[in-house]
Amino acid sequence: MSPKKAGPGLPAAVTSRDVARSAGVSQSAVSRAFARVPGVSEATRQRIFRIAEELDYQPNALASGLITRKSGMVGIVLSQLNNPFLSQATEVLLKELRRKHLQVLVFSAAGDSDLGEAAVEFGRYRVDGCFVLSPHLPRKVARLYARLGPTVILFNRSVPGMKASAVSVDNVAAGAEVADFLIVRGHKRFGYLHGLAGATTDRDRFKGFRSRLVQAGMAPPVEGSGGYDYDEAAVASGAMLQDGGRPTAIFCGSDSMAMATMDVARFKLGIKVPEDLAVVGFDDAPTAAWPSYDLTTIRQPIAEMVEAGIELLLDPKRTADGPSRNIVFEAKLIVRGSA
Amino acid sequence: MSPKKAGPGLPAAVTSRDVARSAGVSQSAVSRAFARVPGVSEATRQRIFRIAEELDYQPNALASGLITRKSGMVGIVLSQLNNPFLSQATEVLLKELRRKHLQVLVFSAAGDSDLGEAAVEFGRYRVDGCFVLSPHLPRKVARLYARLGPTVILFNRSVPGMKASAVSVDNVAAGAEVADFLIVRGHKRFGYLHGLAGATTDRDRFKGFRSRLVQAGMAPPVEGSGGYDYDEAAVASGAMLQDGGRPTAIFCGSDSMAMATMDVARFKLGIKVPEDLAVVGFDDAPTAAWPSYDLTTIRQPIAEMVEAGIELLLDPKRTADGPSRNIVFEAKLIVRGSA
DNA sequence: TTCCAATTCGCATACGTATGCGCTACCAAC
DNA sequence: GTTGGTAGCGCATACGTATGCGAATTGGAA
Repeated sequence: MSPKKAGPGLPAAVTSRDVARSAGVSQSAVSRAFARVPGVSEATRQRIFRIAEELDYQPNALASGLITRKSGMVGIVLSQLNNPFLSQATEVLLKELRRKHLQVLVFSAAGDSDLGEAAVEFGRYRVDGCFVLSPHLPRKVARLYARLGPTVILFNRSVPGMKASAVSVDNVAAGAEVADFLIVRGHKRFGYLHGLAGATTDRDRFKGFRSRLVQAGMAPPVEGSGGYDYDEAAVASGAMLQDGGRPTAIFCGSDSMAMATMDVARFKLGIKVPEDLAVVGFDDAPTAAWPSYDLTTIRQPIAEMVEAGIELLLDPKRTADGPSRNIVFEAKLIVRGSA
Repeated sequence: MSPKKAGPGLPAAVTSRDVARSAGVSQSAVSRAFARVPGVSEATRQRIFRIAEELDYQPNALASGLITRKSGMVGIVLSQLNNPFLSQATEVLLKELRRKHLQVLVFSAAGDSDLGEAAVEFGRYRVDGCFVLSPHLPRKVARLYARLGPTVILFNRSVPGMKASAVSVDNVAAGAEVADFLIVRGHKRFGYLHGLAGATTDRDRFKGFRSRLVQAGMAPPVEGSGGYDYDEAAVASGAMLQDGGRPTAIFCGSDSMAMATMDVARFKLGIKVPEDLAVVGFDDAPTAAWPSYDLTTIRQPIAEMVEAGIELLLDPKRTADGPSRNIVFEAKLIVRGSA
C-alpha cells in the first residue's frame, strides 16, 4: 500500500509514473495528457485524468520547470505595501497574472541591498520575468538585474539606457497640470512636499510643477520632504506652514502626505482647508474620496498600466533582442473639495 | 565560447558542471561548496566561489528543490489586500520569511473557488508550507488543503476539527471588552456593524459584544452589515442611524467601516462624534490614529502573531503527526477620541 | 489484398543538483 | 613498518517530468 519509501515526514508524493502504472500506460502518456499536447487519444487522456484524480496526483512544477526551463513564475519586487498606489497596483497585478496562469514570487525589499538580493533569488528560481514596483531603483541594482535575472518590467520608474522596459505615467505633465489648476484658482504662493529624494517620479513631478509655475511668473515653490510617510510629512508640512508668508497651496507627492498636511493644518494650526489652504495629492487612494478629506489628487490608470506591463513581459517579440520599450500613460487630475 | 546549445532566446544558464570544469573539480564538489556541507576543503570552496562569481553561476533552485523535496518556498493566500489588517500582516510576514531565507509564493484569492485553486497550485510547486490570510474559509476548502497541500497555518481564523494550526486573537473577549468600555461610558443603545457574514472572527466578536451587553441588562445591539467595505458600510450605518431610537454607540467590525460610519454621521446626518455618537473600530489601521478620525479601536498583536505563525510552520515536531495547535492572543483596546 | 499515411504510444534520455559510497592521501599511534 | 582513522574528493545515481524518435496499430485508398 505504501508507495516506494516514504521518507521521514515527507508526504510520499504521487508521480506521473504512479499514475501511468495505474492507468496501464507509459509515463510519457501521462505527461502528454497533462501538457495538453497531441500524442494521446481522447479516451486515454480521460482515463489518465480519472486515475490522477483518484490518486490526488499533481504534476511537479519544479520538475517540469527544470526541463522546460520555464518556472511558470514571475517575480514581483515590492518596497512599500502601505503605499496605496503600489498596493493597488500589486492587487491588480496579482489578479491579472493569475488569469494568465502564472504564479507569483514576491520579494519584499526594504533597502537597496534587498533590491539586489531579489535579483539573485529570482535568478535562482528561474522566474520567467519580473516586475519591480519600487519608487527607488539605483542604476547599480538595475545593472544587476540585467546581468543575472530575466526580463524586467519597471513599474512607474524608468531607467534610461537600461535594458529594461517600463510602464509609467507622464509625471512632468502631471506636475504641470496641477500647477495650471492652482494658478487658475488664483494662488500665488506654493509649496511642494517631496516623496523619496532621488526617485525619478518625484523629480519629474517637481520639475513639471516648478517649471510651469516659473513659466507663469510665479516664485518657485517652497520645498519640504515627507518620505511618502504620514508622520514625516506631518512634520514637514507643519514647518512649511508655520513660516511667515506661508504657501496657500501645497502639492504633495502622495495622498497620505496630503492627508497629513490637511490634518496638521486643520487640527494643529487651525488653518481651514480649502478656504485658507489648498491641498493636492497624488495617487487617488481610496481614502482620498472619503468626505473627511475629499482630496483633489492625480489618478494613475493602474489597470491599463498593469495590462501593458504584462503584455510587455509576455511579448515574445522582445525576448531575444528587441530594444526595451517604455510605455507612458497620461495621469488625470481628479478635482474634489480640498483645492 | 557559446556553451552547449543556446536554445532560442533562452539564456544559456551556467550550471554547477560548468563551474566544476573551470575550477578543475567535480560537480559534487561545487554542490557541496554551495550547500555548505562538509566534504570540501576551505581552499577549494573558496576557489569554487571565485569561479562561480566570475561565471555568474547561481544554483538552480528548481533542480535542488526537486531532489531535496523542499522548494524553499512558502505560500501565502491573500484575499483582500486593501484590508489594512491583512495588508499589515502580509508585510510583516514577508519580512520575517525573508529573514529565514524562504521565498514566498503569493496567491490572491477573490472567491471560494480561488481559495481551492491556491491549494492546488501550492501543491504543484511543492511549497514547504502555507499561510491562509482570509477572513473566510469554508470547511470544504480547508479539507482540500489537508488532502493536497502541505501544512497550513490559518491566520486569524480557526477551523475546529481541521488538521490545520492557527493563530488568532480572542475575538469573544475583544467584543466583550468593547461592551464593557461602552457601558461604563453610560451608553444604553448599541449598534453592531458586521463584517463578512459567516466568518468566525465576525461571529465571535459579535457574540462577545452582545452577550456582555445582555448580561449587563441592556437590549441587544441593532445589527447592520458592511462587508468590510467602506461604501457598503456607509449605507448600512446610514440606515442604522436614521431609525428612531438610534444607537448612541456603534461597534464596527473593521476600522474602514468605522470611518465610514463617522463620515456618514458627521457629513451626511450632522451627528457629532463623539458627542452624540460613539464609534469603535477593529484593527487599529494606521489611518485610525489620524486626527480626522482619532478612532478608538482594537489592536491585534500582528508581529507576535506572525512570529508564532512562522514558528508553527517551521516547528519540526509537528510535521509528522502532532495535533494541530491553535495559538490565541489577547487583543487590546486602544482608546482614542471617537468614543 | 496491399500499401501508405496518420495516429497513438513507449523507450530512452535529458534537465541540474544532492548524496551515498568508495577510493586515495595523509597523519598519528602503535 | 603496519595499522587505523579521517578528511577530501569523484563516480554514479536519483529526483519527476518533457520530448525526439521509432514501433505498433489503425483506417482507408488503391
